Amino acid sequence: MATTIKTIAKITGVSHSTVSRALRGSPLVADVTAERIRIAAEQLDYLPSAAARSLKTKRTHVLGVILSGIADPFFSEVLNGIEGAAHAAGYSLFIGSSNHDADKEARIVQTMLEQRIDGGIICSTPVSIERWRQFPTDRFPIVVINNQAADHYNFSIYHDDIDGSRQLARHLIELGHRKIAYLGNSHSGKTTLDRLSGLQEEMEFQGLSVAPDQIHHAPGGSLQMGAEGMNYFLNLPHPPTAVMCFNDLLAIGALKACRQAGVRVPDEISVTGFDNIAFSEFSVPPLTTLDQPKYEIGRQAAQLLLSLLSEESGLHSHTQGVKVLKGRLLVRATTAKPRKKETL
Amino acid sequence: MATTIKTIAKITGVSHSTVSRALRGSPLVADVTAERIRIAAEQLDYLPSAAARSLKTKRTHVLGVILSGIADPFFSEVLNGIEGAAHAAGYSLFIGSSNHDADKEARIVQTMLEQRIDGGIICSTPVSIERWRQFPTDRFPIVVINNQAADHYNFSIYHDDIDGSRQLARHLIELGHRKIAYLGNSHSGKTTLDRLSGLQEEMEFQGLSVAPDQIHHAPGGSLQMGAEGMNYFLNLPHPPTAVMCFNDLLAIGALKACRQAGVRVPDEISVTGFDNIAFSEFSVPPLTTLDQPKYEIGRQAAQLLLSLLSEESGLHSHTQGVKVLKGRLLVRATTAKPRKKETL
DNA sequence: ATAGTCATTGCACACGTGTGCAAAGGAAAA
DNA sequence: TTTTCCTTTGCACACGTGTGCAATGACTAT
Repeated sequence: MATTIKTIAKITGVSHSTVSRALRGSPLVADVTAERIRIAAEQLDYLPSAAARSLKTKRTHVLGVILSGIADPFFSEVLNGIEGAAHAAGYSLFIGSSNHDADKEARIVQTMLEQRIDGGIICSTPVSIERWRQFPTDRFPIVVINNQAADHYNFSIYHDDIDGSRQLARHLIELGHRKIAYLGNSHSGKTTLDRLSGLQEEMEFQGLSVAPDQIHHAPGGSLQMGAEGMNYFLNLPHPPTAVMCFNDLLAIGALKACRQAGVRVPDEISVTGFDNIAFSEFSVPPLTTLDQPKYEIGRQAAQLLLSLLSEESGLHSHTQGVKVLKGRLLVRATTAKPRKKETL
Repeated sequence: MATTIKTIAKITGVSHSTVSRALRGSPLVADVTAERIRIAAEQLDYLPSAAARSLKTKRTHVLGVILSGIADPFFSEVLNGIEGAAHAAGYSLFIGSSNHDADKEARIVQTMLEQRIDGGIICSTPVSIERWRQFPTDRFPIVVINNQAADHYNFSIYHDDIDGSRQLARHLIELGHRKIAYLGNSHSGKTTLDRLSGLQEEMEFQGLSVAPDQIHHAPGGSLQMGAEGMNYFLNLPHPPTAVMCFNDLLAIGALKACRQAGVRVPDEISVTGFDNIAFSEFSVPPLTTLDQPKYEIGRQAAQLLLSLLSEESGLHSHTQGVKVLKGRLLVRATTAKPRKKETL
């Protein structure tokens, strides 16, 4: 049995109320008494019970984070950003990986609500707002990173995927590419569509277009999927001269497929990624990609949530609801001018 | 304010005790009453308060997991294994990344103890047993994965690193290598020493040895460190013909350093990794490594902990304390016979 | 009809912490 | 000396859930 304030009370010869106040730093306790209590607490290795405290204060100082999984380095970086901001403010994280499984997601949300988390961050996974119905959303702040659900959430952090995708497309077009394909990830709702839109917008802006057979959606965003997806393009009667991939993992997988097929990158085909994960600098050739401010995205999401929490118990100085961050093009070595005969 | 059992009690016209019993499935409630209560609970979106429940039952159904970070895919796989087993048994995880920071680690442990986690898993990071002194260890089960601390913990899951390392060394020796170097990770206490020992044991077993200047410890286990570490070996007056790396990340980083230095792998130098992370199949060339049963390690650690928990509140059928798992050699394309002139 | 058995329910307390309120005591002011 | 004020402390209740025990009522056995 752990030591409680009652134990300390008995030993120091005061009431448990006084102990509680002393340890919380209340001014309603004589200095000498407080010091005596603190010493006793230290000596007894006292640690307050979070359960009892939150039961009384209605605050758990825990934030829930839902994401599809941590296998993708992109998410672990975002998570780092969230963790950094939360930790600095004295909050802990309760993390749930849904793995694209609706049942599991439901259980995660339920557990989080039972734990009475102070707020939630939904990271790039489509969680229906209906799941949170147990608690009125205005009393239970939720911040969404790259909202994938159809529902509208009041507070969110977006990465400007359309802009990022246009930067990549512009780079390819400037190199002389005219036949640019897109390898998407069907597991990722809105994000993959935005990135496709960015390509299409930039193409149309330059008077070009993306042929329907140059769009392929892989059933996931992993290395393996990237290899398989690239093979689809390579086997086309008229393969593209460049392939824009949904993310770096797909792109690195695609590079392997090219190598196995004997297609040289970037001489015969250009490939781009998205995210700029640590590995992309170490691929062969090093990957041209869009550097997303991953840590910053996570950090800002957490800070937005934290400011909502401090508002909640005070003035309602309406916080900015939606924040959009932009990434920047990072040209490495998987993009080059298309071979002459392929140039339109 | 969320609905509580008292709300339900008022509405259904019974006492809160009856509601509590009905929802917990106690046989002490008439079927009709129980059904009526269940319906009301459903309708009111009732979710029990984990804080109140655990305050009374002394069980939180939460397991703490401490690891150095989730950036390394090895850990995210182990974490998956832990999560799988815990989730199946109705337990949630409270995850803390220490990032090799002692202060942060202290805060993590403190928070976990305040949360009154039912048990803990320490994953490949040196956490002193002293940190848990607040609770007698026999009442507070802890399982350690690849113990890095000097302290002895009663329950642990080990990967047989010495065996794995010997497998890799044997493979290289059989190929004809005599001058094999080791690139370690000084942030990882016991593990890196074990892997070095494995190499040394196998070398001595074959009547060979590892020269002191052929041992280098990188200050971390990242891609970047791998590249820097490999440069050390390449700049040696007499470079090794093969380098065994602490893990796959270092190895992949090393591959890049070789490429930049114009040293061909595996023709001029062989490189091996450790772990078999997803990326290692996609490196250039694909990495020869030791396939560690990552998911299984995590799963078994969680199961060991869970069995300790069920013991705790019942019979003491002493559970097996230490479990050792072995990995298997995975030969890909970064290892080959040394060049003739280099052969001793 | 009476006693005994059993199913069902409510009362009351406990878990560990926080806090409004009153009480006690001492010091300062009148 | 009496009054007032302030400091310090304890009492008692609350948070939401679980459970031992007693009370109630119905049914069965004698």
